[in-house]
Amino acid sequence: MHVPEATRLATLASLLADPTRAGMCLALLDGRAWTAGELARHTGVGAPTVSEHLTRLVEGGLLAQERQGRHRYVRLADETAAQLVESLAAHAAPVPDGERPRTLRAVRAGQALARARTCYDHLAGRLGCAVTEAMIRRGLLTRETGFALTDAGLAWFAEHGVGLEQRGRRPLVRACLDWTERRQHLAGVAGAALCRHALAAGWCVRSGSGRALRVTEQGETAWRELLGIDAEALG
Amino acid sequence: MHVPEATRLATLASLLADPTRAGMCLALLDGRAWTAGELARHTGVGAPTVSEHLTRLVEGGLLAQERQGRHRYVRLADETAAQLVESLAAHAAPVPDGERPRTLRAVRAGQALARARTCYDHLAGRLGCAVTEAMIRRGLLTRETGFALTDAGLAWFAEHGVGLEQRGRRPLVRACLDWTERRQHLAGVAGAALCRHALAAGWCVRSGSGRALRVTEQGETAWRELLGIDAEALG
DNA sequence: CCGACACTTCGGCCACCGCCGTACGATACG
DNA sequence: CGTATCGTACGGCGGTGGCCGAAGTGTCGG
Repeated sequence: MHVPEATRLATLASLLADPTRAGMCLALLDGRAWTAGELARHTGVGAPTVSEHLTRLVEGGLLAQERQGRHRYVRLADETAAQLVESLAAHAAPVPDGERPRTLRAVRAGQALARARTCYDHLAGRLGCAVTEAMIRRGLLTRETGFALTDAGLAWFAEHGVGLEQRGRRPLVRACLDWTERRQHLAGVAGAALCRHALAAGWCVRSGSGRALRVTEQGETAWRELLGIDAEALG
Repeated sequence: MHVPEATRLATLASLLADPTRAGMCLALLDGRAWTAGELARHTGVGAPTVSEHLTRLVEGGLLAQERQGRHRYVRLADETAAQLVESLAAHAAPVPDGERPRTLRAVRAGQALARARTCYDHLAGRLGCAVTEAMIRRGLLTRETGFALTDAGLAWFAEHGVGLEQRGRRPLVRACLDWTERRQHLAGVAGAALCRHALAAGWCVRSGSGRALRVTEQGETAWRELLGIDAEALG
């Protein structure tokens, strides 16, 4: 019956309705820019196919691209695009046992991702959820009247030198559904600042090619002292 | 390269990647249960087609169904499903002028929706955004440290007899992106309670077949006295 | 200026999917 | 119990879209 909104919605959804494009977007959830070739190797399809997919995703507004010489770098267009991918991934049913990867390498990679990773620009996985819950337990964050920082929380960020500038229209805190833990973790300006700080201070380092993070030795100390988190226990 | 999450994500997205299914889900955003026949008339496709679509949507977990006699009632499965549809609809580009409906009837319906409607179980459209902003202006709601009710806000709900019971795992307040206004409005337990109260007290009544609401005369008085909202000015 | 490399364009193949008409089962109503 | 109504199963048609191989364009490095 000709409802134009339905067509727009379907067009947007169709961008993620293909396993190859979906795999690209999930890979790009690490918040970084990938080249077309890297995505081709990651998804296991040919270069021409990736090229077409990228064109569609860029035209659909999900991805932004920058061309540098003979490379085509793409990344998620903005935070809202990342949220879209995240919320769909979080809502998708968990992978049944029968379809789990069987190679040792793939299992290891999956475990690393579940332990700690970035979700666009903030911390996710068991580490991200543990941080969020520790902050709630210590009264820095509350979900009593909505997901928000308390005064103590604001003081905590200032005290530890984690800057919360850069506020445009973006919310200071936001709840983001973790797609491995199926619980909420901290996102928004505060989540991004904390993640940036953790990387800059060497509490975590990027590990592997994608989103995965590894907690360093000094990171274990820092997380324990600051928030009482036992990073060893994250598996 | 065989990433099972990508397949799950694509499968979920493909449910909304068809204009007919997307139109059904948008219609169901009114939070009520529709019969298969109503959806067939609404979308303009045949009964067999709707039947197949519904089966897919139910199996995919987006819709829940109840069979009563010879009728098949379907509704959005839960709040998270509604959120998914909403966030995709909000992210989809606005309808360009060229594709706007031209018939008087369709234009009227579009204007009514933009003025006031339900979004699953809370208020949306210009009314929903006006309510949210009025609450922020009056210090009942804040977005300073995240989107949350203030103490004054909690008192306001209690004072006006809008019950906030029923808290399970669901957040008390949540921000929901309005897909006509492109601004956030109040959702969550508080948003649902306010909407329920507005309907029960006769401040708004359902209008037309779907999500649209109409502000009654006593509603105009109530919104003005309670929150200083001039409902006439909503268009 | 030439070869290596990264990406793109084109043409064609194949699979899938949305749709309908028809036929059928199941339920309400007189 | 007949009839109208609501929904479902099946077969088939047509369009779309994902994929690749081959050829082409632009860029970097020597």
